[in-house]
Amino acid sequence: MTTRWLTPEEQRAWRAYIASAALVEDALDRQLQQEAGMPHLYYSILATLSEAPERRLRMTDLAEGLKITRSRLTYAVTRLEKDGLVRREDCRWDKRGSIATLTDEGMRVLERTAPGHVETVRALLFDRLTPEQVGQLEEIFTAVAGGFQGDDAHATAEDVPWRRRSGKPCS
Amino acid sequence: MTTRWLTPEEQRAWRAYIASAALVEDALDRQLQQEAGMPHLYYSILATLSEAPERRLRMTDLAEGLKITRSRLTYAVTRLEKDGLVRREDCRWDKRGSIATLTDEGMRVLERTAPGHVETVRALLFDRLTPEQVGQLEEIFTAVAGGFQGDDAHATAEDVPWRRRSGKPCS
DNA sequence: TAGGTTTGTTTCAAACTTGAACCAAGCGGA
DNA sequence: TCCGCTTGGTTCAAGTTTGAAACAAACCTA
Repeated sequence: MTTRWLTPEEQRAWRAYIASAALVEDALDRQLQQEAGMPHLYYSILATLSEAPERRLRMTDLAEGLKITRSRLTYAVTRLEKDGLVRREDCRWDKRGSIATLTDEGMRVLERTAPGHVETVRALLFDRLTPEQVGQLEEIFTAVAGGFQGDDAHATAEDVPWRRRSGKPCS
Repeated sequence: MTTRWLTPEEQRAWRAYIASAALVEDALDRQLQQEAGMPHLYYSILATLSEAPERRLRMTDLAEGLKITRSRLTYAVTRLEKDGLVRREDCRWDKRGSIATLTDEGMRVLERTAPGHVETVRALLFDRLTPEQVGQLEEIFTAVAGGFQGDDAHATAEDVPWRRRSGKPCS
């Protein structure tokens, strides 16, 4: 079957999106590197942990919630652990398991840097959009995220990133 | 001034966006790594060159068009040059300058892999959106990109990535 | 309950990115 | 013309990401 190239409109949308997505991520990385001494992903790890019950999560759940590979997470957590922001504990119910816990220090860093992060997100994105566009943005990317469901049978998107592996308790 | 946290709606939009953006980039990288043996950025370099007059661009123009650092580009072009897809030439008018040119081989790789890339873009994004949403997507990210104008006074987004540095000819 | 498969996590080397430092070559004015 | 400032590019070390092993524990199933 012959290629269905992008229409001019799709072309424009795609280029605007790709360029902006990269710019936003870069800006976020730089801002957080400045204020928190870590890239965006690492901040997200702390943030995700902070919302989890008891501020702890199994590595695999954390990786799935953040949609990153386990090996990437291993590296990141090792660094955060060195910095004292996260602690690794063994899972008592599953001896293979490893649990990442946000330390008090980690919580403090998060609380200290969150306002600046939110400001940046506003400056980069929401301040530039109308309220309708915010709604559209959500719908568009909820639809896009839907395309990845099959990949590894997750819960939808970010709603319950701390969902447990099986029904098994864990800590 | 006290932090303006994200509203629940903004929160949802932000999370859907962040997660999807990462997923899309990853999927793109994987697809292109498979089919073309290079990550998305490297493919974009070839694509940008292919649209430039004479398929050549000064390093800095290329970096600005792609919105990446010069050093990142240097590394990437070095690799692409090793693979024979791009060639470096000296700029005759400005002895500091270096010009990246797409080779015939590079053009062939691009032509061979473009259809698959477009398919992927459709599968990841456009197939999941209504025509109205495509328009909304463009408007949203054109607005977002607008926020970066001051950073280095570019032409808007991707429209003229091959624009010349000064008025000076170059090759 | 032994043996094979799956699951959770880490390890390792190779590739890539970052930011600061560096080196030329242009440029502008005293 | 000489000098200091800017611009175009590369280099280098440190940090990060990738994907393919490697491992170990848990889970079948015959």
